[in-house]
Amino acid sequence: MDELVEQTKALASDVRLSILGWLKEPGRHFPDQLSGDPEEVGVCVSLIAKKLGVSQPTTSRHLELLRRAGFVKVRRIAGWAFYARDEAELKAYQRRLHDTV
Amino acid sequence: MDELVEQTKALASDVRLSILGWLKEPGRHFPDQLSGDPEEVGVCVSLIAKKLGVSQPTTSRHLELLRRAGFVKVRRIAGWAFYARDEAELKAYQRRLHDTV
DNA sequence: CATATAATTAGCTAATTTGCTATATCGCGT
DNA sequence: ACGCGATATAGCAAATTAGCTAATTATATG
Repeated sequence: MDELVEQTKALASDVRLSILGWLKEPGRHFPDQLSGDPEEVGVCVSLIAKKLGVSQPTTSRHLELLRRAGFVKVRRIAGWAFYARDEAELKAYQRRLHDTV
Repeated sequence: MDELVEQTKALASDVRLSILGWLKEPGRHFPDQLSGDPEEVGVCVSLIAKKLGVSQPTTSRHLELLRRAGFVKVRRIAGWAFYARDEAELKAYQRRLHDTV
């Protein structure tokens, strides 16, 4: 149950819901990523920060929260950190939420 | 989206998840309610407070939060306030969450 | 090796949340 | 009208969260 609360907290934020929404179609929402195909590797922090309109460190913390909750995974290449959804975990969460509440 | 965040915040609490869980089987979890059948009218605040182990005012606030989120409805009879799940709204929320995240 | 770029971590402030106690309010019975 | 029981509201303190800037780490490049 504790884990479920932590995951729910991770979703209880407009900023983080936006991020997860955008990452459903990374190519559409981040077409100007030069360092790699968003659909393939994920989206880097700076682009998400820019789209959110908040600072890059703040964005980094939101992403870390989502990662600890299991909803996104990171792939580090060179200096970049590319974030992508973890669809399996998102599904698992919704199933567990459905069973609990 | 804003409404979705508010509802998610309402769920992001161990106390409130416990309440919603108990209210799935009110008769089982609150068998000693004298003032009315839990399955019929809902569960009164004091019994929930006692089971939670927090004060009555604190419980009242959690319930008000859940009510504003739409997840429970109140039925006031005499001096009591009986709380019960709003299954339709809970379903609707999960559907909307599924569509968004 | 120095610089530049990307991200994270630290450290701070302001706002929100959660608990409590004390104080209303509301309906019923005497 | 008065008092009693059940809730709700007010007001306060502690903890958590979200934002920022500044500093650190890591990697590539001149």
